[in-house]
Amino acid sequence: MTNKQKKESVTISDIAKKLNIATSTVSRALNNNEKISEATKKKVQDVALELGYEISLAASSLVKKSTNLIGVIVPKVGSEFYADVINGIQEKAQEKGYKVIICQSDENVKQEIEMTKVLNATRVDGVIACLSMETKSVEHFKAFEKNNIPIVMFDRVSYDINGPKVVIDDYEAGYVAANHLIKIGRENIAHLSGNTQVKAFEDRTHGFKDALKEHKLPLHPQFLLSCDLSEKDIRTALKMWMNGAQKPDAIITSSAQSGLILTTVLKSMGYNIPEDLSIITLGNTASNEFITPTLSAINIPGKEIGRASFDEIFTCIKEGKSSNNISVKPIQLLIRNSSFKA
Amino acid sequence: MTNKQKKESVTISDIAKKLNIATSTVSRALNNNEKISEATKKKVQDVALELGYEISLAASSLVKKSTNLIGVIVPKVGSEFYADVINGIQEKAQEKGYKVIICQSDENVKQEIEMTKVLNATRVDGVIACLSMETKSVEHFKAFEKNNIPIVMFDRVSYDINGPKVVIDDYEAGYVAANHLIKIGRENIAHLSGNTQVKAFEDRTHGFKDALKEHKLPLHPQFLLSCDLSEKDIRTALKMWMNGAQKPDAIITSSAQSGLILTTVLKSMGYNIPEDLSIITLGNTASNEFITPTLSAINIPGKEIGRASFDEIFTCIKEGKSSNNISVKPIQLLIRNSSFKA
DNA sequence: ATGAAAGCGCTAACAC
DNA sequence: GTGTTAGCGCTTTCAT
Repeated sequence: MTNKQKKESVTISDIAKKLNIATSTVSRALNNNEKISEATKKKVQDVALELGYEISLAASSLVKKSTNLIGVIVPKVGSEFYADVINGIQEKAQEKGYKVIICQSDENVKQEIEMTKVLNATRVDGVIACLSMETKSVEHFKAFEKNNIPIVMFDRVSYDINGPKVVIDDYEAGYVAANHLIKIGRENIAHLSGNTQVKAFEDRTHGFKDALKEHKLPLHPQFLLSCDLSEKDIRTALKMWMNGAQKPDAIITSSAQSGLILTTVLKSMGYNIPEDLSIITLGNTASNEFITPTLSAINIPGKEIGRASFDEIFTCIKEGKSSNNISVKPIQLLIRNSSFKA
Repeated sequence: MTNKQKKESVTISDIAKKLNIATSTVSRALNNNEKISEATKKKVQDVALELGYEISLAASSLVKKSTNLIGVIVPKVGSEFYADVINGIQEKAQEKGYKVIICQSDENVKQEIEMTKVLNATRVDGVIACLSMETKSVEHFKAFEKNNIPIVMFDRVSYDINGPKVVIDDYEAGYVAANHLIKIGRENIAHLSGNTQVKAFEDRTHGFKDALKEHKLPLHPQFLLSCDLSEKDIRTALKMWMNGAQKPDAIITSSAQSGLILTTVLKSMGYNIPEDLSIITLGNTASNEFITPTLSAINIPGKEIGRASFDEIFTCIKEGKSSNNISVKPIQLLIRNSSFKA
């Protein structure tokens, strides 16, 4: 193993020496302090530029006890929904002069725990997080509290953690989706749910069940399946359902991504959509419009959730204390070809 | 405006006081230093846990001059390709005990400049970056050099910046795509390119042109279009092409995302693919398989590029100096229905 | 095996 | 308007 080099960075004392002034003057000049003469400011800025000076966040945040950094933990950066959320956060953050650092748990608790450690160690001013599908205990989030780092959770949240939440009405999402399918005449509706230990998925399931109950439709027990929505799980579910005595005539799936796979597999099995089955996805994605048939969806407003999450964390930081606000963002039923009335 | 609170975090001196020992002992115990007795280590670790202690990266990196952080700058986190790259980086980073912080330029130079500042200020141990579509001057990346932060660039790179590069052979990508279309009998091939001030796009265009030349096919000047591949640009291009005297019978587009839009617009204009035109995208995405017709593509191995990029940055960090390695990753022609031989 | 002290780069009183 | 000094939380000689 080779040596870790010491990195010689340019510091304010380099600037100070070159100009033969005090480091505090340099610091003030760089921070545009009003008591520093324009002449000095100019000199300092010029030398800073010349030397390629960049502030050390480590040093300055050590004394200021604030990093102007917001940490974001999402399961997958590549998913359209999380990408939207990130964009919403970044848009607002920029407005307010905050920088955003993004971490990915990859739907993996171990990784999520790592990320909480990094963000803690970095002493970000605030955290915005969405739980991984695997996350059961939320102990690792408690460290933020101890370090007085406020945290807002969105989408897949835990009420065991203090702080604002930004969510949709997941019960409503499940209800509206089921209701729509019932209205177009479907009677044997299956629900491919994410892990129901996650509250969001549990709530959707609830809404789904209640819609059936209200319309006095049967809930075939095997038609309510909690899984991790992987391609493998989807294939297994489909095999079971479509080979059973009672086939579903509609499927609600709890992620946009799974809808695409579902449709592709079903088509390859020889089924026609929406003639044989209707499909609707909880969560929307651009590909829902590209696939044949286009896929109906419940839209979850990612960007808006991102913006709201930043607003919440910003308030916490400014007030120096967490609220327990729960902000519920509106969903939207998007009817496309996969659930057209026959 | 309200007050910025001081955040009282738990420090090693809290632990030291509680145990009535020196902070240096605590530090050693926490770092598992061999000279510390097991008894002391245990005591320290217990109290650390009890108090919810988390190291301050700011403080420790200040003295160690190393953060164990890798900064990544990508244009869009939501794009499948960049998400793959990020996953590749993270996989390797985890292996080696590095943490990754992800920044998004949003294809925007101003934002990109901001990100370089953040990463500089954070004194990450290394940077992995892909230029935004807008980036012309790369002056803002020079600061990394001055701070002795190594940087590897991938995909859209600039050779004005020192350091390793991880790329594909873009010339080949353009060539192979064109060649494939020629082989299936296409003669009026259009190329919707990204901004050709970006070397990758320029190279692809070169490969495209050379393939035509080699087969003595005409290049209609209006069929080579450099734009930012937005939906608006695509519609404009299509309007121009399809209303012209000479219509293209094939289109190569320089991003996966644009292929989906292209296809959708073309279909809505009443054209049949691949009967009227063939399409191939430079870069692949899962949706290329969902859309009808499925879209041929040149696959660019994102995850592999990510892994290689981390390997390169890791070497730089360990050796304490940048190489100028250029690592070229293999591409792959994926023939799907949009370019099937008629 | 542990402690004392210096110092990383910066900011914030407090002087003048 | 600028300098002096202390100190943020940590690691690292150098002692013992």
